[in-house]
Amino acid sequence: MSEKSKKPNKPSVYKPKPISGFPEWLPEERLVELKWLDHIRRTFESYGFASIETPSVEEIDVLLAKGEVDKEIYVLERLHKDEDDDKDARLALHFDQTVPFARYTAQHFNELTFPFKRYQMQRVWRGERPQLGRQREFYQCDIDVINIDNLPLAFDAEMAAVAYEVLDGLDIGRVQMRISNRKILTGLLESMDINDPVPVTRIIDKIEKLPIQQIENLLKEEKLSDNQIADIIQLAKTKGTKQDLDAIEPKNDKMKEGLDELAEVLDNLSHLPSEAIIADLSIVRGLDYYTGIVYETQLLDVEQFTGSVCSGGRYDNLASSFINKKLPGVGISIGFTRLFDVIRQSRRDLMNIGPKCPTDVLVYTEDKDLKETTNITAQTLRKRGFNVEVYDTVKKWEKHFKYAKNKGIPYIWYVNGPDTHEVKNMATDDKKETNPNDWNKDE
RNA sequence: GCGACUGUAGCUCAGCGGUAGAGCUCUCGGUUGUGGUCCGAGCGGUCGCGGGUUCGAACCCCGUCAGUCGCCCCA
Repeated sequence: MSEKSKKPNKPSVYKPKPISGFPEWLPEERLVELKWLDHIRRTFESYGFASIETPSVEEIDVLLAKGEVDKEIYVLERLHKDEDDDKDARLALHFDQTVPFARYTAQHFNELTFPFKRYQMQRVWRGERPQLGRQREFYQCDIDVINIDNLPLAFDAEMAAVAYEVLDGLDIGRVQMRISNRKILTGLLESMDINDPVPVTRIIDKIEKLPIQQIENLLKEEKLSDNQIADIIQLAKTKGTKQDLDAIEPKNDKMKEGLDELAEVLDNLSHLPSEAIIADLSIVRGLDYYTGIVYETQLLDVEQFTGSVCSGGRYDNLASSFINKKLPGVGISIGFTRLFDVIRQSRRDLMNIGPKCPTDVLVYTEDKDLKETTNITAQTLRKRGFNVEVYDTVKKWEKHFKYAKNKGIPYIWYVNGPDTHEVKNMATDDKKETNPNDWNKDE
């Protein structure tokens, strides 16, 4: 111990540790992430959704407008805050984009055209315990529509159609969206004189995770009779097509309304593959602001993760917390980071990891006197739309080659003389003479 | 917030009371000489942190912090 302390004083290094739940990717992964985000943006815009961004922070009172306090919210505070800062409105990082969107719509009500269709792709923050598919900082890609007074059910169908098209287009295996309508279960519960549907809802939500016996026991703890439990479970196990819904006997108007709405939405999605979107009455969602149609989406080809990568629903009253108008909305949110990270860790083969940089061509010369020609060549190629790096002339010849190989750069461009150029295709090993004005990538 | 497990080199890990190790990466040299190979050398570690037991702790004990996985909840 004493001998070690005699060591010459070394510069002290702070060893950084990863911050759990705040992910970061390597360049080759980030390139895939950007490709996915571009695809999502293009698809959203192809349906006419307009982009907006809202600040990362909202007043805490806005975030809690729907009385949902059990979410872990990160509060924003200055390190050197003034004595009288307590008077200021307290700010917090937003934990989703739906509540800020409702606030935005209410606040800019006069300047917006309705039905207002927007998409939003931003980071959100939740102070929960991280695990596979659950981060504390993550991207959500949301589309929502809000209208005045009434919002046609066609939009509920469109949300599902857009989300399915996005996910299907990412080439990450089979994706299945499951749809229900909250009115069906709450209608049934109301017919049983159960006023607070939340406890039962939470239990039904687990119907696929737990054995049916355990579900029954949990429902018994809610003081339900055996008959009631049987009815609830039978309903919740209903799964399939529109025809499977027809067999259900509505117990009251609300339940009938829910079933009719769900059938209409499914009708509106008949152009999609039959396995893509199914009815599943066990889908109820935890969030309390949903009032009608609800969605959840599973990756069927990723066994390690069964959670939903894309969820949402209809909310009739969310914006009315911020403005004295009736502004029903419906929206869906792709848990982008969840989706990306789950695939990254569990099905890397589906990611198509490519190069570590966007470079098309690495320009290199062995002859220091040709530096100017090298730079002009690179410039010419860049103007023609190629991504070009210049590798400095170094002692060890093969270093540039290893560099291109390791980074996945597809072409090396050799400047051999003022007008003598050669290009090597790294994939085929072919090398041929060319010039910067006419060269093109091999097909 | 609760439970289980894990913290050793930049990365993956071995060592589990007796001088801190390997592979990969990285740097340098040689070989090859239109190159992706091979060989050699080098750099790199308060063994998460703090206390205790011991002649002696990376190793045993206690605490603490961090991470991973479950639960809760959710994208």
